[in-house]
Amino acid sequence: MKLLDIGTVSERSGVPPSTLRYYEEIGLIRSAGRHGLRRQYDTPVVTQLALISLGKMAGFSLGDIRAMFARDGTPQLPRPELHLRADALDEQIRGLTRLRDALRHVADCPAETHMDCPKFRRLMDFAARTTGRRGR
Amino acid sequence: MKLLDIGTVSERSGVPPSTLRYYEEIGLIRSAGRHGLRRQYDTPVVTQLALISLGKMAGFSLGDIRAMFARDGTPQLPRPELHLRADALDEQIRGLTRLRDALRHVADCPAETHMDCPKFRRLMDFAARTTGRRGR
DNA sequence: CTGCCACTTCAAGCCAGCTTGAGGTCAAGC
DNA sequence: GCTTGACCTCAAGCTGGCTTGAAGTGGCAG
Repeated sequence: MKLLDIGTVSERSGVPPSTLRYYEEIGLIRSAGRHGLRRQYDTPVVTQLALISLGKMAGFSLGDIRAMFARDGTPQLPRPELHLRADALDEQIRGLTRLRDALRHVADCPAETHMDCPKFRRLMDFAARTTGRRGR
Repeated sequence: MKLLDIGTVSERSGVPPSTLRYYEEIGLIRSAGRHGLRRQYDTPVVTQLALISLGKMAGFSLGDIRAMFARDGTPQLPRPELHLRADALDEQIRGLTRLRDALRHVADCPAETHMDCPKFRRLMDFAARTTGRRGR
């Protein structure tokens, strides 16, 4: 199995070496060995890093993401779990879409001040409600 | 002008007093005076807090948000800025949608392991690309 | 064999956005 | 007039996700 130097992995993945070390420290990735002091990685780690990036985009924490890999780095995503995640994403997408539409509307709204715009008002009610309902 | 005690504002807005003090400290909101030691706020501050919550949902930093209010607390939203933020949301929504679809596909995919699935592969390529292109 | 320089470790630092704790004040209700 | 309890200030702490700095190591080109 061909191994990649940490510098090579960094270059190919776009992830800085410091971050790779950090990921290893928190158990998110694993190195395959050393060449002298230097970490060497199996080639699939590059793929894994892409997955990690993907997970971050989806709003998962590094801890969440860690739970999605088997010890060898291959994704172990239980199918029901995936559907749950997808549902959560749906929810998130709906919220963001609402927000985006409102933002655009406000940007183009002819009302003197934003406060005169009924859509803006409704949006704010929504914001106030979702703040009010405990988000600790 | 009727003034609200900090406790009242907290209750109505769902924002803890500690946060209200913090917001005031960073110049995000202003108190109208004191009753003894207690901060008193103008009623519109409740609306302003809803707006702040909205801004946070849209991904603005508190600093960004501060710049969106005039000194009296009324919103002064630069329209081009709003469009930019809406564009960013669009981008985020696109990514999340792609992710969700892939997630669902993978959940139902018959391939032995996720890595054998072409769709999954394509998704990862996408993730790798967007990571590689500097996101500092 | 020597020097280079990318790597190494470890601890500490940084940013945002708050929260927490200690010790103090004061308007209102009894 | 005294107690109560929500407020006050100020400093420090916390979470997540890293980065930075000092001091050390070791493979490889010359």
